[in-house]
Amino acid sequence: MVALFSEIFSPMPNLTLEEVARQAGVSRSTVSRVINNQAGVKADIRRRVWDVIHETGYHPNPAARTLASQRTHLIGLVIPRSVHTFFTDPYFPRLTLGIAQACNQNDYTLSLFLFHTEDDERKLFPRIIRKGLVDGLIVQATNAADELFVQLSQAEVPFIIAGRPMNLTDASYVDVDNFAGAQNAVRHLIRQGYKRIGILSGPLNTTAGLDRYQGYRDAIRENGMALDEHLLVEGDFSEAGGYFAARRLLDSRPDALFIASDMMALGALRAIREARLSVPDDIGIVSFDDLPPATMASPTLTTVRQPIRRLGIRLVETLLDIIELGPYPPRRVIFDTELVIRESCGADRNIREQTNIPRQSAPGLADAN
Amino acid sequence: MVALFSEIFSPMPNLTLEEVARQAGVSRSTVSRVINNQAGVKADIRRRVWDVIHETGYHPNPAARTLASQRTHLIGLVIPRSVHTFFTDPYFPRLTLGIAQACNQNDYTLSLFLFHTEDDERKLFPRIIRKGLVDGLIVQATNAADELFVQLSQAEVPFIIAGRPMNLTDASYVDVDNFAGAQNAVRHLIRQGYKRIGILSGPLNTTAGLDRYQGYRDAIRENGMALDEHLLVEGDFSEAGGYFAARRLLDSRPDALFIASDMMALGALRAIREARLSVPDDIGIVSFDDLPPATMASPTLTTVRQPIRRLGIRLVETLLDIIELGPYPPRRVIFDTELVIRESCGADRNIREQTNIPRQSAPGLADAN
DNA sequence: TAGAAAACTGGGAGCGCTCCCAGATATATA
DNA sequence: TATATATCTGGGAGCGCTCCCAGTTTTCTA
Repeated sequence: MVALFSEIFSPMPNLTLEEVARQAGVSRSTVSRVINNQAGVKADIRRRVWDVIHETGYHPNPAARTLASQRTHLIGLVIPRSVHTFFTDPYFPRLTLGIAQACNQNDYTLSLFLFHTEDDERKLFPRIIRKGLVDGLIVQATNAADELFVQLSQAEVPFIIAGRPMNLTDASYVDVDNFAGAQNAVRHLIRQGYKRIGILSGPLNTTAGLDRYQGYRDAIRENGMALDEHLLVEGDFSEAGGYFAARRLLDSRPDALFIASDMMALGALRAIREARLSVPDDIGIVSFDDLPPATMASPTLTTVRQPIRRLGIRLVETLLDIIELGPYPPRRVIFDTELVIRESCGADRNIREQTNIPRQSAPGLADAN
Repeated sequence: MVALFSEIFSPMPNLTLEEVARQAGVSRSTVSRVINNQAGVKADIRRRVWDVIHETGYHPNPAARTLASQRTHLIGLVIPRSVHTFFTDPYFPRLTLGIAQACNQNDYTLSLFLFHTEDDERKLFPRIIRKGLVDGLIVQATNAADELFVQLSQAEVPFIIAGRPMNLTDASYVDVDNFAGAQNAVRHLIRQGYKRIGILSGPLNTTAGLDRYQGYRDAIRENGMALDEHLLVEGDFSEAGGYFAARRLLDSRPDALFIASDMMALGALRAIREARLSVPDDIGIVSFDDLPPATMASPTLTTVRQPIRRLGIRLVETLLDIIELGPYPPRRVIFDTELVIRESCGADRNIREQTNIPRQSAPGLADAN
């Protein structure tokens, strides 16, 4: 009863620096130095202070810290309104994972800003770019985000772009080598002997969509093959988009497809199945991403792997660097991709025919990328 | 040049309440009252102050506000380590969307705490539950999270659970009626004339897994059918898990399956296709979730729809209520589910046979739930 | 051993708000 | 018109830190 009474009527006062200092027999300043790992405190005092900190379970108050130091230790992840695939494409959860991990690693907290409606955007954006909410922002690149980037630059909020922005700006970004990845994928199809290779591209008003298209185009050309405009259909990176685009593509009778995302490949497989064609015998496929769906599809997808998690980690690290040292010179990081060969391109079959290697079954949830 | 010079050497001082007050010819307090919509300011003064605020683009400094008011206006979403499906199941992005929208709506900012490794958890958790980082937490229910809930209660951090915790605690939660949803789904299969109905359940050490199993069990029993233990295989909500579980289940020759998630249903379809059986003719299927994959599968999935986005919104609203009024009495919200009939259960076929309704094709990305 | 230099420690000011209370002004009542 | 009352406004204190500077102690040098 007494305990209960005291709990209610004399709540434990908030543990402050001052209180820790008192218990350790030193001053506020000294405890602050210890907490922040600053030099200039004798070793034994430092230890004594740490002891009290651990005993009491003291954690500094973030708001007070922020107010005094002008650093929030918060990073914002901004998904602009135009990225509607956030809720269907496994790409984003994976990217978020990498970002979240890197934040933990660096004692930063991650805030999520999803602009779902135009209203969200109008209301939220001014608040976000006002100094004092976050130390910096990671912004997903989109066709429509370029205006955001200008505003961000003007507001002098440190930020970095996930993916390459459409118009060359002074902004920093981290991206994968979409061009080389696509080129490599198409070269692989050509080596498999496919002759009439179509492309189910991403939106051509995004750099990811465009770069992958150009990689396809160059690989076709360098092999003296003809570019047939009927063999290009533009998708939107989604499964549904892949399905409808593939239905149109099939009319032009390709014998192979380069598909700009795994999700679209899933849709394409559905369309191909409905057309009673078989992969890879009637149509070879190479896609892009290497996300879990690639191993879930039947046949399993040969696909260009992006190191998505590492991309997330690097985004955070580079952003912290920008926060520390300013936005100039712009940082630009491009990750290499890797072609992962599975069943949909026919290479696996060819190898097995020659050497009798057993087919690899779909693995469980590997923790790669 | 002059402009540039002044930009660099006399940076605009941070816009503060005091400065706005000066420009409006009133005091700090009055501006504060206006900003916070408090009574006791004459209408014309109020307007004058708003004008200055808009002209200057003033936004109050969040840290100062937090320090003075002891409110951070931050909500944390915690995904415990054991939820490894976060990165593959579209459930979580959708939930996150609902939560993010509700946060925007209520002028809260959403922070994401993903515990990926045990290390993350040990390091992050004490920081999170210390008062002052967030005003409240939304925690995803898992088999292993019960200990977290106890610690959260002790730390007196307002929190709410997404899903029902395993052990009854005093905690508040928001969940869907998994039991009734599953029961309804199985009843539907029975009505379709299926006789040997198996279940591919979720993990039986989670309430979602268990409740759905019990709904299945009761529906079987109430129809005088026998429970066959060979017709139960436990999965993990993932595609891969569904695939392997279905392979085992098929040995027992069910003529229908109730599958506890859409992702597992996708895996099951893969296994069924490999076994050269057809859905719904050889095997009828009803699953759970109604996420985009349900319309992407072939055949499209009859499935129990959960109102995931509404669930996210309600989580936030209830949490804010707890922050405002305290944790007692515990709030408990249960959402109803809805059976969405598509192709995989055979009902569509039966109806068409009778009435000649054209089959509905897979819709695009509807913005439902 | 004195004096200079280096290493350490403590207190004050201030970050930009909110909240409380006292004082000023407008309005109602006798 | 004088007084009581309701309404409005301003300033002080304080939230819990960081950062700077001045003062104190220790160590080094001649």
